[in-house]
Amino acid sequence: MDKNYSPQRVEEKWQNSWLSEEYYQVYKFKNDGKPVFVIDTPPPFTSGELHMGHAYWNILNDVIARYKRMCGFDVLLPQGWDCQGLPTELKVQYKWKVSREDRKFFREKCMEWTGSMIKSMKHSMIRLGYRPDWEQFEYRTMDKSYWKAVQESLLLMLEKGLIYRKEFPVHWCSRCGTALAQAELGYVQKAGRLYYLKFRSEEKDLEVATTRPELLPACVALAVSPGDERYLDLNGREAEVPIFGQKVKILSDGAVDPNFGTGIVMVCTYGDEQDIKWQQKYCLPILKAIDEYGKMINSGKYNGMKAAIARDEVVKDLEAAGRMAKVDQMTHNVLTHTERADCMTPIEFIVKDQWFIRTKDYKERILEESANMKWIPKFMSQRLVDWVNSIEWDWLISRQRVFGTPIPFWYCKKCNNIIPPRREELPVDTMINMPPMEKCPKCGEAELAGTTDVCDVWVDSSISPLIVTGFFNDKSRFERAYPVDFRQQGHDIIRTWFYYSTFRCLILTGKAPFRGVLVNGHILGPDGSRMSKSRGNVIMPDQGVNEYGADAIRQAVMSLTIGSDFPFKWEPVKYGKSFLQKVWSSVRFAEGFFAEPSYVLNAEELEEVDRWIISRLRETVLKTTEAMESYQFHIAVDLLQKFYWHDLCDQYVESVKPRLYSPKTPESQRAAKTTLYVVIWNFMRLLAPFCPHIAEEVYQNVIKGREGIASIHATPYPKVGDLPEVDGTAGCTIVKVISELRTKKVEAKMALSAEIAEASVHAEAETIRICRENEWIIKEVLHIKELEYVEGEFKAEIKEE
RNA sequence: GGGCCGGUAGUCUAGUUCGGUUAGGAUCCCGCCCUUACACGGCGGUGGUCGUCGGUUCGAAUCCGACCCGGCCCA
Repeated sequence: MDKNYSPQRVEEKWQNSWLSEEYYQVYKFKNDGKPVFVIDTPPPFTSGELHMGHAYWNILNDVIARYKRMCGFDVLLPQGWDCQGLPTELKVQYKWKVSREDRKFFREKCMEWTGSMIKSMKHSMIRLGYRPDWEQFEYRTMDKSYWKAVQESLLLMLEKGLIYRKEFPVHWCSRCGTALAQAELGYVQKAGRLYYLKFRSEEKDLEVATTRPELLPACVALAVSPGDERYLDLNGREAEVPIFGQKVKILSDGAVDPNFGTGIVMVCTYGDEQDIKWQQKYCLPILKAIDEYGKMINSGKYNGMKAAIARDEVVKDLEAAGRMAKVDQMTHNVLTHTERADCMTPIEFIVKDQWFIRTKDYKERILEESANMKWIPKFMSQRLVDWVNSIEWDWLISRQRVFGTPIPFWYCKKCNNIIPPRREELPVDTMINMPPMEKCPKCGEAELAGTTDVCDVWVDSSISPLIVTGFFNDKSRFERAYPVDFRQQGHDIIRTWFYYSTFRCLILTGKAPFRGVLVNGHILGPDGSRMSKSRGNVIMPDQGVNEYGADAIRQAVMSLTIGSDFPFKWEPVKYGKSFLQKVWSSVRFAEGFFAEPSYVLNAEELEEVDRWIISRLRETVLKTTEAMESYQFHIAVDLLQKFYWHDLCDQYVESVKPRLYSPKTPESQRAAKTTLYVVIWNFMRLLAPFCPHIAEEVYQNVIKGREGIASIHATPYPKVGDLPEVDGTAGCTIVKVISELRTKKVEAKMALSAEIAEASVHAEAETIRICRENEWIIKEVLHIKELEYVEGEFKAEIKEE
């Protein structure tokens, strides 16, 4: 064995082996009747770069899967790829200069791009020691087989009456040219202006504050708060819109904030979500002022201008007409395309034909199911409750893009009836394939149309629990694997991935998809803020793997509390590396004494310090198992590091060296060797889920010849019942005395190998009795010639030669 | 504005469920020691008003209340 542990040399070797046919048996989901353990893990978006956040949950899943396999479970650890999305389209469009017009070619280029992104991310995952069942359960949402499953799921939902098509104001990104889901939006604080406009009502001016005067042509009403004493007489009257001249009603509605602006708000179709509610509530007319390119329409001379330019023009004209009372500077929150894209374009509301899934009716049911799941940590469930309670619209699933799963329905232009494809023809693209009939079965007209719309990406990824358990193609697996044991994911996608998965799988199977949910926090940049390229605080796991090894990073991220965000620091990784070196050196030392074909503990033969370390091992097995079972990995890591470094290396190994180098009896030496072997063998198995590489290397070099099993990852997790129940109290006393004497020796600036002529131990009678019985080992370890005892308060003293 | 989480040495963190030794550990820094596994090591040391204020109690990092600061999500 080399003196220094080299992760570079060791880790890659075992990663390659684990991918080989021989070792695959360890990682293969066998469906052979053993208890099943299934993890539904996020299919990451195929950006091409594996960042520290990915690394974190890769490691988390891998640790859990390795642990559960050792506990005898038939583990199903899948890994998918969420391929289809706006970011890829934009990359292909701008970087490769490919036009969206030729949809077939464009899709092919997107697939090509995505393929290379997956390759690089997969490589980085493997370098972390992550070992899912790639062979059977690697899935890509862009594959035809996945399309088929998604379309089949939509077919089933249509049959249940949950899919409808309707004209609706949708959140629209004019830059990306597509409708967006609520989950893709965020509020961005921006500096802006608040304009006070003068409306005219019965010979009087009414001042109305708005941030968007360009929406005046779409103004359909004014509204005041019912309790606002300034405007009690306004309710029901009419007002004239400045410049544009249309007459609008004045409403009284509780949703108006009397303290904002002048307390009079203008209602436009549509400026914000409140406008949509008012339009529906008061049956107001719909005037469209902005088109899907973000340009003005139906607005006279302003037609064709971008909204922001039209705003300036309208403001000028209002001023010229004397209809502008004043302008205030303000900061406001602008609804913006923030998620899953760097777009950051303010969204508009555009009325379009869209496809929807009815979700609003299932709010209660989802909350009930969520309450039955085991949430780790528990408090995270509140985020789902808050989100579900705040849902106001059904799920808008259509996207006006190219790289996505096609919406698999035709519709009748005449009566809007939806026409599904035949199931055996899936997957379909309704722009290419013909509908299964020529005439609408409802109205008899022959005007059937397909759609270029594709599905929102969450339509794809929300069926991952069904894909991995075989709902669409393997009933026997589905019976045994569904619902999955737990869903592992980040807290940011509770409102999307978790919510949509629970809803869809519940509807499709009648049963919620998860028994439990494990929600991990975010790895932040070292400065404590979210990692982002623009901040320059991004840390890639590859850097650390090269310098410290995957096992070091694994220890570092597994010592975090599940659910909390954590600023990434290199210090814990460095500590992890030191620990690996410590493990390596100690095994190198111990291995020199292992010559027997097998080692079996004989409790009768053990000496006091042997009993002590065995009892500490028992305690460590017990507590580590408890921590693993409750997903308190940071506690398990801490227990293992402290036990091995401080109890085994600092105390036990130091106190048995004389018995190994120059034993008084062969039995004493044999007991020390056997104890050392048993502790290392058990410890390596406890460590294996966290540090699979070094555990495998040690196992293969030192242990496999005696235990026979092909890989440490196929060995059973240690059980406290396999270790003799021993009393370690006397050994503990001896260790304490040795430690105290060693400290005194170091304080006296003596080399540890130096001879001590005289030393004394002051202690109570029982301690002295134990020391007398074990005097040989104490003297040998510290090179003491004469040892005296004094009854009294515990302390140690030494005299130099 | 609402919800959730957090605030313990320069930095990070355990302990808070269920109040009770001198608040445990890591890292940084300093000192001594190359000892036949490891200097990526060993031994020791400096460093804390446990966010603030108040309350309950014989006793509070821990329980209660108010507030301050930071983060995330939502409005």
